[in-house]
Amino acid sequence: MVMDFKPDKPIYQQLIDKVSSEIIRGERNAGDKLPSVREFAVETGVNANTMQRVYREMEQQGIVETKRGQGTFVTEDLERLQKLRTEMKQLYIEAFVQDMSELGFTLDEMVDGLVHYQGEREGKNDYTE
Amino acid sequence: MVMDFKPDKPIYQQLIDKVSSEIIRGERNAGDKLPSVREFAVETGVNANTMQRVYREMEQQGIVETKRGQGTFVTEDLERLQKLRTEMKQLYIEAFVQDMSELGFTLDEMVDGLVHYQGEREGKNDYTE
DNA sequence: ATTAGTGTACTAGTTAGATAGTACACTAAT
DNA sequence: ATTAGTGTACTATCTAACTAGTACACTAAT
Repeated sequence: MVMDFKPDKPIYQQLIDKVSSEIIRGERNAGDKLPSVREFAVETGVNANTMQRVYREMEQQGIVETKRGQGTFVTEDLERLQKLRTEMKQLYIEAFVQDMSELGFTLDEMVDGLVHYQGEREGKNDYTE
Repeated sequence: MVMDFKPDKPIYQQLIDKVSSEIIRGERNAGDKLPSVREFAVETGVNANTMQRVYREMEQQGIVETKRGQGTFVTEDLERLQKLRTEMKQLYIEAFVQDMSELGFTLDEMVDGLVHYQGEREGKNDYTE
């Protein structure tokens, strides 16, 4: 499972986002052990030092807890994880709204664009008027 | 008007986005002359070489036309500009949907988050149910 | 006690982005 | 003709990101 990284954003940031998303989606639960630095580096196709940085930053953000000699674990602080979910959601929405506003789109147009984009993919369209 | 750049994305890319947005919004029209490389570098607070790269890439994308000794102009190809608008819109929507999906959000939740985000700001809420 | 696996902390090197500076060729204004 | 302004093409340097490699300290398994 070598990851496909976008050129616009630093790799370590993309990995933080990815692991955070997995946690929020429930793919990894509070208290779960994450793959070791070396293991995960091989899996994702990056250097171990890069992965080291990912875990270090995630620990600083309180998303994981690392135990020397044992490994790195998802935090058991459910509140922190809930907050992370909210923060990430807010960031994505903010960025989207800002970018679309910069292009001159109104809220209606954003929602419409969103609905039609997804509508094409799933044939489900609850908001069309 | 020194710009505030985000650390996640290369500066030159952010400038391409910004100028493109201005064109799409009608702040700069087809055929308009853009500020010179040096002038614009000072305005935005970057090095002239960085701005040089911005204009070079925008020319490669057909958004501007540069004339040696004269300056850089917004393309007069209206179709190209329309296409740019669509492309940028699509990119932003795609990125947003992908990110939110990665977090486990459904289309409904995306639209809801969008509506409530903007609703808080403008007291206008056309889609709440 | 030894080995395996873990995080951690380096050193060294490469690459992309960004900057500073310079100079040339072209166009327009004086 | 000269000057000013323009894009263009460099050289040199620095920084952040990323890689490769190494070794230490800790924990767990044998």
